[in-house]
Amino acid sequence: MIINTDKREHLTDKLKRNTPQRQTILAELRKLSSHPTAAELYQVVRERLPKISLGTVYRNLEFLNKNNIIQKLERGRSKARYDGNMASHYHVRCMHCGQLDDMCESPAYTVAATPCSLNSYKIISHRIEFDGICPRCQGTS
Amino acid sequence: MIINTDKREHLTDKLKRNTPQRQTILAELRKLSSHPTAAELYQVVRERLPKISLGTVYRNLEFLNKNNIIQKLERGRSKARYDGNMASHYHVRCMHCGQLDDMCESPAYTVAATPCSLNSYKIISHRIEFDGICPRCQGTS
DNA sequence: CTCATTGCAAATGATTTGCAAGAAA
DNA sequence: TTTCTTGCAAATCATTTGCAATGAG
Repeated sequence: MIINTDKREHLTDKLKRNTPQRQTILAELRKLSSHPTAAELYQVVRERLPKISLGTVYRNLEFLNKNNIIQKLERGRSKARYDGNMASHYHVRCMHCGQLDDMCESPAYTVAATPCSLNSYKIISHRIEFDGICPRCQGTS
Repeated sequence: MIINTDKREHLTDKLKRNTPQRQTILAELRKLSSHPTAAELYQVVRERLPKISLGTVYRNLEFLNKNNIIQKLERGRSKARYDGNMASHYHVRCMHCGQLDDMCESPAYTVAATPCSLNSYKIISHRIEFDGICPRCQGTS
């Protein structure tokens, strides 16, 4: 899986280089449905590129996120998780173990994202996040 | 402003001690509408309790948040911000400077917080967050 | 008395960054 | 070439934590 030319034309950053590291990181992330952390993805990518460094994984995930090729999902100071699926969908995070899953169905919702009258913010986007307990942790509690 | 007895009965933690530090931190936070960071609140509280330490501010904010007396608002690895207003309302964060404001009107919404069919999460809560550009930064860009 | 809490300072830990060498374009 | 990227290691920095002393109940 390679970043196609069409996609590149939409990059906000200046066009950058398509290294094997970048290609592999994106390809492996897209194969995973587990929303891995940078360190988890690093382990996977290392099987293909044993010499890659964790810093490179971080730098590329940052690059891909900034260019809207992947999603970075962060909650507080816990490890960020990454999602190669850019289709609009929501996530649930387990309050016990930190696992992150997709919501199977988008909830019915309407958000009136109109700027507030007292402060004139320009609203760019919004996000709905769920907190809950994953099946595995429900037994443990 | 003191944590009243009724509130305390709802604490999930064992009943704890009501120190001047804890009282002052809560009182000062409630006076502020600026959603201060721990460090900012520390500066304010220091005018009343010059000997207080930043660690104590962190510990008490954590305690108050865990007991649902205040809200901790965190986005990624940026500094967390705290809100003494527990009434249900949403927030906008400025993507440029990190400022955090209340949304004046709750957006119309309905969220079907039903557990996903593929994974049986127990949904505890959900949260809607807005990203935008604050008035001050709109000129700067 | 007890033990939760404090002040202080050191530790944490995910992420970022500086730098010289390497490799896309 | 040019300059973006990489690997490595050290630096960041908000937050947390260990510990002995304090103080609330």
